[in-house]
Amino acid sequence: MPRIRHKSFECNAGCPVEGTLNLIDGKWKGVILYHLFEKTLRFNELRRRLPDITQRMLTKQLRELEKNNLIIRTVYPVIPPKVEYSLSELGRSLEPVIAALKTWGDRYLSSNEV
Amino acid sequence: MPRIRHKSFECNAGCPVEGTLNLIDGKWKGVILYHLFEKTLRFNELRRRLPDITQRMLTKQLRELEKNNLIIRTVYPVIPPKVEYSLSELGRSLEPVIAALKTWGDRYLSSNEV
DNA sequence: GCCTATAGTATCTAAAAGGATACTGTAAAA
DNA sequence: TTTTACAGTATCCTTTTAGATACTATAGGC
Repeated sequence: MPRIRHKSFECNAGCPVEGTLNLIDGKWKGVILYHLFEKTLRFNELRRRLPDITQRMLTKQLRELEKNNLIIRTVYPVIPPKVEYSLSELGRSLEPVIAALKTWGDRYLSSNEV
Repeated sequence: MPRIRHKSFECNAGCPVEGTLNLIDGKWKGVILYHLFEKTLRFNELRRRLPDITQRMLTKQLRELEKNNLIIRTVYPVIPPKVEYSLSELGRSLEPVIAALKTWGDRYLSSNEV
């Protein structure tokens, strides 16, 4: 979504919900985080785990996650290039949130309900 | 986001996360749910609680939530019209998820972190 | 007879998000 | 010498999402 952007999040009721959603929404961010919770991964390792994402989108989503301080990008100055993506402390703090989303999804999405 | 749409959600790792996000993402859905958790509300009551939403967007978001069985729309055949929106059982089951999002947002979004 | 409240539609436009495709540079392996 | 792996960019295009604005129907109150 074109999201609500605030300089600070002193906003109306329900807004921290939106704020958090803004960070993890993005077609691939949830899955990317999901894989990074398991372990640090290189760019192409992520690509192989997400066969349908384009390089452009993977880069975009990673850059956004990085800008929001959820992940850390580490560049090794070697050739061929080596770039590792890992979770930051802040990113790791999202684990219970992602877990809550996953639990709910596992429980309710597979059935006829939605 | 233009979301992943599946007939059934038998999909890859991390996908229930996306699936759940698909339901509550939408610029206003989080806030709408937030208010409906408190009590059943009429269309214009919601409008007054969300002064910045347009009528069109409120209708759209409510219709999507209804289609996903998260809320129930009750029309009273009176004039002027009276339409009430309330949470379904499924919608209410989202409460811990929304709470997790809110808790995280309250804790981390206000600071400099993001 | 006009105004108000309610719960919407209908149209049009702008912005954001996502996707397809082609291209880059370097070193080591074949 | 050509090919391969890596980690990206650059362009262009389509789809989705959101917003602005104007319009609708009806009963009751004034």
